[in-house]
Amino acid sequence: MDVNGPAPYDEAMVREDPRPDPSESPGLAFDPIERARSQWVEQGWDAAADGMAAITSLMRAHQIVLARVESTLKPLGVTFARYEVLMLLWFSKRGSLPMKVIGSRLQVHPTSVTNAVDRLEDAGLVTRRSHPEDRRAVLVSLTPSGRELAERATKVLNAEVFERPELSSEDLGALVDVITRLRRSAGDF
Amino acid sequence: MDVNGPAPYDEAMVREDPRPDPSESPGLAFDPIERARSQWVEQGWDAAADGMAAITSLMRAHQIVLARVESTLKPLGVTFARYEVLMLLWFSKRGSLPMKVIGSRLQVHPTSVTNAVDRLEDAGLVTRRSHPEDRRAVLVSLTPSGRELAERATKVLNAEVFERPELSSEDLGALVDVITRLRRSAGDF
DNA sequence: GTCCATTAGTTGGAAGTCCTACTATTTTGA
DNA sequence: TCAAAATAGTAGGACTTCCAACTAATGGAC
Repeated sequence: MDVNGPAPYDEAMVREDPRPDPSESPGLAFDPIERARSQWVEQGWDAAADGMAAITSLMRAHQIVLARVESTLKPLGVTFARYEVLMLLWFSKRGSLPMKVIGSRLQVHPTSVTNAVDRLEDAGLVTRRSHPEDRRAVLVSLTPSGRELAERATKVLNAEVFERPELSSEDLGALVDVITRLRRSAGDF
Repeated sequence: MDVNGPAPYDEAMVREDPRPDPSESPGLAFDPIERARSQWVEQGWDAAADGMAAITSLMRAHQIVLARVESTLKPLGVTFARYEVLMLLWFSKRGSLPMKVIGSRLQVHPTSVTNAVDRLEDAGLVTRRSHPEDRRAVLVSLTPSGRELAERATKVLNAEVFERPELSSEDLGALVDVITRLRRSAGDF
């Protein structure tokens, strides 16, 4: 990850796209998603075209949004992955959680939690200690500095990203609703 | 990447979520997105709550969908990143494209293209040669084996993922529409 | 007609994700 | 009771993405 804002190759594409490769079939749309969908239909893969377009859209939306988030957090020295861990701890009023719970809540692999906590610990934002009731487990706790950073990062993220979603309120709601159904189908909760 | 299907920690979460940490405020929803949204509102971050929920939803949807795609492609020995390169070449009827164009179309960093093409070349699926009209540029061409794999991978992906989107046709369309507006706001095309 | 800015691509490094395999505990059950 | 199974976390490896810095070639400006 560690994606960063509108990169130079963005401009390159803008300059290039208006004149697509002449080897392509004619009449294709400029929008890359619409182009891909047309190509799918041209190949007779009609039944898959909508699914392909939706998934491709999702991938691209993720890329765009993650880049915005990461570039906003960058000056604070955290990535989104680590920010999520900080916020999980921040909301657990006890200020600490076992690794396992962090992984479960964020739905990431245990080794991803180890990785994130390693870096947070190196930065002095969290501490590890053995769980008093289960010596297999490791309790991760927010340090004062971690708590302070979590708050500062949230303030910035709210102001610069979450409150400027580039979408209407209706679209925002629709997006959450559709994805809620998707997540439910996938057994997300 | 190289995410793989429903992993063991998924079950762990399911077993755990019904009994959330008692330190949490009461009345929180089980759905992690809804939970996060409530927490945002409780903190008085109302103006950011919808944007946060939408972005968090997007991240999770991406994770779910990418995992499905990757686990489907895994038996074929390609990742989604490399599959995208193969299909780009497959659709360019000349069967070859400069690295630059690949990066522009996929909206990824030049080094990501280098990386993907390196691995495709090692696997004998593409070849590199110097562009005849610009010796700075590198033309990437599909080999017969690469073409064959692209077709096989598409068949599998269509059948196992794109034609089974876990969403109604209306939801699929709504998702694409909303994301199209998001991409347009972000200057994607 | 040179010289310099731009462009294409690669290399090396950081960070994230996952997986497999391993250790250390806890729990189960014969 | 005590051995086997399950669980929590970590180490190492594969892969992706990005960035910064570098080389090589093109093309404009003077």
